Amino acid sequence: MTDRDQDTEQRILDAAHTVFLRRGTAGARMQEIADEAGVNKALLHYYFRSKERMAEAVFQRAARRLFPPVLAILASDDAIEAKVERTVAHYLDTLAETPFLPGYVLAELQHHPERITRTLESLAGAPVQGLGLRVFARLAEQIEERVRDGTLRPILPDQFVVNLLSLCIFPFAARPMLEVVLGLGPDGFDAFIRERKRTLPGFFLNALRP
Amino acid sequence: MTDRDQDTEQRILDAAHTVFLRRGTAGARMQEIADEAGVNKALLHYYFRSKERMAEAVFQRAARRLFPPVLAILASDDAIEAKVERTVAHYLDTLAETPFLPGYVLAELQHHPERITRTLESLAGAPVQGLGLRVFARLAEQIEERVRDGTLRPILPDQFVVNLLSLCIFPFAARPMLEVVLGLGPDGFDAFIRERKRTLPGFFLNALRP
DNA sequence: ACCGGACTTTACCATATGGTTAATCCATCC
DNA sequence: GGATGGATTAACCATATGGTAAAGTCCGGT
Repeated sequence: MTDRDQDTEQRILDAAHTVFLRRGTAGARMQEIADEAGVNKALLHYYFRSKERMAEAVFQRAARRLFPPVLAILASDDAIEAKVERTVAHYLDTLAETPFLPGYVLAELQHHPERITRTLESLAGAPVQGLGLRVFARLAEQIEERVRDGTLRPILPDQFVVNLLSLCIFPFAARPMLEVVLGLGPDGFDAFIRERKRTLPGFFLNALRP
Repeated sequence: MTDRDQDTEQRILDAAHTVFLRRGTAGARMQEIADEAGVNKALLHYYFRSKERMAEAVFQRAARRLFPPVLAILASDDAIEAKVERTVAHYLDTLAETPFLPGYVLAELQHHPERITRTLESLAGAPVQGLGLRVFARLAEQIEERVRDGTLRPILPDQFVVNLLSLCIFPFAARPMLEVVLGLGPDGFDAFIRERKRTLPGFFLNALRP
């Protein structure tokens, strides 16, 4: 593989990413991807045998952007407060730049649940059995500890994680509606997210106060 | 229109609902809808001129199930605590029965943002300008009041609503992934939601404690 | 200069898909 | 019982779409 190959394959993957995120997998057209990449449609099939495989590649890449960083944060040895703040900061920063990502990934999860296991194992490099338990083991310990101390309200680790992800990801998935319902003009959503970045960690941590 | 018409049109709409939610709008096939309804494909076009119009009808119906009840709760004169509890109870109960609904609506919002205004106005029966402000006016008053009392942590009404919706809706949109990551067996998700119904109001209200 | 192989394009194919048409069915009315 | 008209179907149509074959094109090695 020469440099040019890498470039082209990468350009195609980028184009596919753009189009799949914009239209969804079923709504994406190979021709539109080719146009977006500035190449011929047949070239897509040269690098990725079929739309199906291309969809898989794009999904993995999208999932890799969405989840691993946060799992790393949650599995780290940081204190709970730091984990919450870092997670919020990471999501609100990165998602502000790729607005379609959450909606795309959620839609794919519903339409191709069979991909989930494969993708997660590829991301984690390990079988998926009890993946959550292992990743969140440290978090669970911390929660238990702090509950014993009386410095944390009891909460199941699962609910902790889902609450945190919900508050970070959902606003982006619902963005088009929020813009209308909340009457946000241009930059209105950005301002909303900035405000959120400022207040969400406090909100979340306050909820965990005993 | 005879009874039979109503029945058939309704059956087709139900079938369309099922298929659109299962596959997404772009992935849905008219033939599959016809099969699901047990009628000929041409009959779909007899009642709904085109796939586009059928999609619109299904989306409106889905949006009508998802939003108005909660807007009514939030706009009511109930105390804040009651609003939170009623919202959580309503969402976790109704969404447990229609698992694809949130994902479908969120995906449609992204792919057809032009529909949002039209749909919201049709649901509200009023122009969309400042819709949020009007609906949440009572809520905003209550928050302000309680903050003055010192019985509530300051929070912007927009953030209040988005936080609440996030916590209620997101878990269903992310359900397929949560089932894998959290290692939920059959009924595992239901149990997760039951636990959530029990603890989420406390979590949310605790976050608002001053 | 020419060879081989990777890369890229042109032209094409088979099928899926949304949509239409014309005929048929069937309840209702006279 | 036949006419009427909406409901329903079978058979089609035009096009979009994913995919393929074959013919270049480019480039490094000899």
